[in-house]
Amino acid sequence: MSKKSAPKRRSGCPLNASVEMLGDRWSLLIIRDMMLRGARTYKTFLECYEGIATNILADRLRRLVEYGIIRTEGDPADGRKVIYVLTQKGIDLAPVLTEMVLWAAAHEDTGNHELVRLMRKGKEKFIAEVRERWAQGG
Amino acid sequence: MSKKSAPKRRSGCPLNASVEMLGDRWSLLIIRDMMLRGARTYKTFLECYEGIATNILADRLRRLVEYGIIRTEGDPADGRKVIYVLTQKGIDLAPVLTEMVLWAAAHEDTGNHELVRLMRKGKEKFIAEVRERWAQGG
DNA sequence: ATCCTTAACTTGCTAAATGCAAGTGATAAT
DNA sequence: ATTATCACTTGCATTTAGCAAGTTAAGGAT
Repeated sequence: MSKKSAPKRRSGCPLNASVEMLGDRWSLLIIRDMMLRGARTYKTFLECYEGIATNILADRLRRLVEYGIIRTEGDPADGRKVIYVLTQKGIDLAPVLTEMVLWAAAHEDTGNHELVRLMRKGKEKFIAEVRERWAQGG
Repeated sequence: MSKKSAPKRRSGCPLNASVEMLGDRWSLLIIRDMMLRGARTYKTFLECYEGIATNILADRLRRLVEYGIIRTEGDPADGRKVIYVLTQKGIDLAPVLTEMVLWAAAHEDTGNHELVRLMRKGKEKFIAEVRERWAQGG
């Protein structure tokens, strides 16, 4: 699935790269789950956001790794587990995520008022927090 | 196509609303073409971003209208033309777009250096410009 | 040591979305 | 009156997504 489907989209045009990497129903939600809920394992992703099919999840994780947005680690305490962590590139998506959340909140009543308040209060601070939390895979 | 396919995605969770409206390969590109290139007609969209199929374009425009991100007007000078304009909600996507462009530029070498420089220099200014340009459909 | 469970995926199949080429209908231009 | 333009549809092939069940490797319990 999605092995190397030649990206027909020409790059060099603003936003094309972003959309190619993130323009689907799940990729951004996976990143959200990592950033906002600290999800790090396959199982957690499946539970965290009910609705994603297991094969699609596997595919999206693979793609995100290929794009350098996340990477995998082994769990020294449990050989079965694969731990997914955000790379710097992934962490740098925090501003994008923030703006999307704020945009939706401004126009949709999306419920999660606390987070929105936090983000509105200080985007920079919120983003700094994400960065800290994920610094060197911590 | 995409008549009212019951959105299985539960809302109330951050980002779900955004992804539901914009989480596909084309919607954001359409908005980009409006914001950055002033695209306003069906034909322009088709040319502006070669690659989108005509039926998909029609579907995406319909969806964006449904979501209140764009709206249509008739052209008083030419009865054949339908003019698409950004609503306030659509204009408010400028910060999201900006962050996505900057993110990609920081990690991918996306080519469009002028725009990126402009955006980096002053996000606020850039966003204000978009707002102005689209104020009351102008 | 054996059995059971958990984690992380695959595989096979169906359903839905996408993409392409061609066609339609209503204006507008010549 | 004819032809061209614009904004779409329609039909069909291909691709992607979604679901259920299965696989493999590692841990844990008896």
